[in-house]
Amino acid sequence: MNGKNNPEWHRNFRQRGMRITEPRKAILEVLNNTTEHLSAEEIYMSVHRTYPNVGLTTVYRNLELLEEMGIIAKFHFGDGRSRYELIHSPQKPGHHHHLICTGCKQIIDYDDFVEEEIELLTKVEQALSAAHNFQITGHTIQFYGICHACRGNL
Amino acid sequence: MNGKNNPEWHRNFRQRGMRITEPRKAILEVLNNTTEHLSAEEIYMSVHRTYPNVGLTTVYRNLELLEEMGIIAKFHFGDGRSRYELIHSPQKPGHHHHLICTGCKQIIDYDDFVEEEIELLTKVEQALSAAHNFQITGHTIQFYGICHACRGNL
DNA sequence: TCCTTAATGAAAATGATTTTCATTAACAAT
DNA sequence: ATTGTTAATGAAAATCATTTTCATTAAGGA
Ligand SMILES: [Mn+2]
Ligand SMILES: [Mn+2]
Ligand SMILES: [Zn+2]
Ligand SMILES: [Zn+2]
Repeated sequence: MNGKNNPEWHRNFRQRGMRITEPRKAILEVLNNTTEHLSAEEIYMSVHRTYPNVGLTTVYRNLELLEEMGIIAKFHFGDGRSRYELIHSPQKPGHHHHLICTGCKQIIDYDDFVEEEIELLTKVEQALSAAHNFQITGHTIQFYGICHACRGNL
Repeated sequence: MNGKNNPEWHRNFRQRGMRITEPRKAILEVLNNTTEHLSAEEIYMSVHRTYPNVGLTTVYRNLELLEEMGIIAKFHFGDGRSRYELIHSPQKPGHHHHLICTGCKQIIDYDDFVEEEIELLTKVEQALSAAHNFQITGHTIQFYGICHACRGNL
């Protein structure tokens, strides 16, 4: 729960001429303390408990900003809303990918084989950069399937 | 341009008790003749030229259906609308992945290293299935970056 | 040709995200 | 500590993709 006072964020913010506000600290705090992949509205509701006067609009605005700054990642898991995750968080494995249950929509972080995946990705990235004259900045890997519980309910 | 009369689709449709209609043939025809990843509205506009009385709602409904049938794939590339692609098309490489320019939003199909990617994915899928008791049915791999043209405009 | 009902199209509804605009508050300068 | 500048905010309205509703049409088996 020291997330909101992380000096690196402060530095990052101030460098850009951005101010450190209550809503911003609150949003980072929420993301810092969850293992989930929250939507804007979920983050809003969570922030709202402690700061009832923070608006949903502000949450959206700051999520966009934090993504641009490379502090959070935005995902589309196919349920029609964007979901966000702190890139460096005590609650998460390091670099990981996602397993999505198309039944119950749960999202599982995994890092099995991530080293090997990264190794191949690095190779592919180099090849693609050369072949398509394209500078790669990131990737998304997601597996879709049915979790154990959902398989039971068929 | 024989897409719309593909006997396999016909069989597929009839098996499900589904009727073969003009809008359906038109949508498949459009997807069969493009190398792009069209949105529902883009497909609608294209269909509209030949069949001005086909509505956008019908396009949405049939895209959903075709996806369930495994005939087309639906993607989220981050521009706020879903995009669709025929899974087997004369206009496309076989199994491929995507390279997305965050500048101009263009999408490049690639199949360099796809065999190796698939090989690793298969391995990862098996491990994940076992470790998380999860039955994997599909995956998404996307690379994000900046294309040559967009790099020039910085 | 007739009948059943799957499929359609127009319009309205929904739901996530963005825009507008008047007000507030962060923080650098005093 | 006080003040001034302007980045940031919140409420409400607007936007935009997608879905729902419902009356009408037409595929295709009988
Ligand atoms: Mn995650
Ligand atoms: Mn493609
Ligand atoms: Zn599940
Ligand atoms: Zn580009």
